[in-house]
Amino acid sequence: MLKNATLIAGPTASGKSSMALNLARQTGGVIVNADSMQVYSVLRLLTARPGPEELAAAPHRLYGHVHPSRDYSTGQWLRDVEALVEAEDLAGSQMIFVGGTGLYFRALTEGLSPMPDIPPQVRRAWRARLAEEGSAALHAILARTDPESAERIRPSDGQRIVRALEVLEASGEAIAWWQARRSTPLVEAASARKFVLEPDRPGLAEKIDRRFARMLEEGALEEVRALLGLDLPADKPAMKAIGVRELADVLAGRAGVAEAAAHVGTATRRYAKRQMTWFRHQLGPDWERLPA
RNA sequence: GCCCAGGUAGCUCAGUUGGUAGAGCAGCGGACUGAAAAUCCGCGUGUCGGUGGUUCGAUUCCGCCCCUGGGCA
Repeated sequence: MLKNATLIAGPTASGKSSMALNLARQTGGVIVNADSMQVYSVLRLLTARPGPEELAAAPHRLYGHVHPSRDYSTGQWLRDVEALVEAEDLAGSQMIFVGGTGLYFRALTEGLSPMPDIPPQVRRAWRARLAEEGSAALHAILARTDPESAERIRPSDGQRIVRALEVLEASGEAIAWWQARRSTPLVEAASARKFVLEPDRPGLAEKIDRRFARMLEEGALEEVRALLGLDLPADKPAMKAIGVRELADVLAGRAGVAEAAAHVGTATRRYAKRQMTWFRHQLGPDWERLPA
C-alpha cells in the first residue's frame, strides 16, 4: 500500500496538471495520470495531455500509453498503476496522481471489486441486442435473471444493464455478488494528501473556449484525421473523447469550425459540470477543496 | 418625417377570442464499482419594452412614448 501519496482531482481545464507539475518540481515526485482519456496515444492535443516541455520537467507516467483501438477500463488502469509501482519500485517515492476521472481515484483509495473477464463475443452480443431491442427489453431480461440488480438499475440505463447481463452470463454470478467484495486499495487514504480543484463556472467556461482555440491552432484537426484513419468502431472509448465527433464533422464538410467549437464548448462545460457533481458528493470530506 | 413588421426565459420563437405564460437550444441540480470525456434521472430560471386608459381583472384591447428591422421619402 502506497503511503503519503498526493491526489489532485479537478474538472477539465481547472489547472490541475500545472499544479501537479509545480509539486513534482519541488518534491522530485512522479506524476501519474488519473484521467481516462489522456491514456490514449493519438489524442494528445484534444485530451490536453502534457506536452514535451512538461514531460521534460518531471517524470510523467501512464500518459498516452494505450492505443485507441483498445478497450481500456478502470480495472486496467488500476493494474497499470500496480505494475508501474512494481516495475519502477516507486513504493517509497513521492507519487502524485492527477486527473479528472473520479472513478479512478475511488478505485485507487477504496479498491475495486474483482470482476470476471468478459469474452468479447458475450459483450458484443449484449451490446448488439441493446442497439436492436432497446434498454427496456434488456432490463426485463435482467429482472428475471438478476432481480436485485434490475431493482437498482433504471430501465433506461442501457450501459449498466448490459454490464450486469454480461457479468452474469460470463460468470454465472450476479454483478452484486462481485461488487460485494473489494480489492485492497493501492493508496493508503489516511496518509494521502487529497485535493479537489473547484473553479468558478464562468471562469472555467472561458478557459475551456480559449483552450479549444489553442488546440485547433496546434493541430487538433490533424489529430482527429489520424484517429479516423485507424477506422475504429464508433463505440471505442477513444472515439468518445470530446471533440472527435465535432472535428470529424468539420473534416467531412458537415460543419464549420466555428460551429464545431461551439459544440465542443457546450459538451466540455457539461462534462466539467458532471465532474464537479461527482467530486462534490462522491469524494469524502477528507478531500481538501481548493478554489481555482 | 411617413408607412409597415416586430419587442414574451440567457438565445430563437410559440401563445393567451382578457383570468399574470410554454417549446427547442443554452443553463442548473442529481445518480454513479472495468465504456466514467461513458451512461442515466430531474428542474422553466420571466416587471410578457415603458407608461396611461377601458375592465372586477390587461402580457392580451385602445392611446402615447421608447427600441429594432424593412419600405417610402
